[in-house]
Amino acid sequence: MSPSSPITVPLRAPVYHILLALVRGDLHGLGIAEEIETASEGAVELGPGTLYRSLGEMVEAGLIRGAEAPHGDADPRRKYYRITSAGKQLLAAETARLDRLVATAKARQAMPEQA
Amino acid sequence: MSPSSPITVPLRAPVYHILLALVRGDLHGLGIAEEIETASEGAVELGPGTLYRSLGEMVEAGLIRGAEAPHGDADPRRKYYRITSAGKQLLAAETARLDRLVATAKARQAMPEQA
DNA sequence: GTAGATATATCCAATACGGATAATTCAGCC
DNA sequence: GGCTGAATTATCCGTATTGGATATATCTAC
Repeated sequence: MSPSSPITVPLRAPVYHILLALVRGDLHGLGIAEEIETASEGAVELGPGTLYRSLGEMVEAGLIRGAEAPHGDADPRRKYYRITSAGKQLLAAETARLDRLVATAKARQAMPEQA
Repeated sequence: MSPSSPITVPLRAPVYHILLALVRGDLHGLGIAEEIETASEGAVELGPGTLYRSLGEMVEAGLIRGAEAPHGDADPRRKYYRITSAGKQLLAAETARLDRLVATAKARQAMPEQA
């Protein structure tokens, strides 16, 4: 195991979105990219370079792992991925960080001005 | 005006944090960097390169503008910045995007599993 | 006035990203 | 059965973005 380059909070956007896509269930590479673009209403796009590079790094870091294809999918080209417990932990940590950030932003924007 | 390179949602992290720091009130360059590091509990750091480059781009884009030094500060080295209404709008838009993202993340993490 | 800290600014190397391209396999069609 | 185009993974490369090193000037403390 022993990840060569540890992935830590704050997560880079592609890593966070990939984890978020996989928490719903196993997906293959392009399926992940589609899910991200759909869920973000087109705001977040993932080029193939970033996609497959990120997937490799995340496997290496133990955040995700390869998984068997779901029943009914016989296309051997597709490589499915599953989030690990370490990945879930990291996802939760980053979500908590973003949650605090958004809470701060809302509070500050609510205040008209504070010198 | 006419910004040479428009800054749009999703905002890059440094730009978002600078806007968030300035919404409380005017600050000078290093004061912004300190405020960001303090508010994020050390999670977000801003090197001088990114700091001054971002400030220049944001002035160019009309998100912030130079401001007079606050009463009691006579150090002419310090250049203060103030958020503009365009900056506030963009901050609100990005905050809304992050808010939706966090809401999605929370909802998915709450579900034990959904094939 | 000297020394060290503060502040802005620029430059450069390292990192991250997205698009182009390649190779393989699938599905549809003639 | 072979052909064509789409789908899928993967790698490569140019560009964008970041952070650190450095330079310059000015402040504060002694």
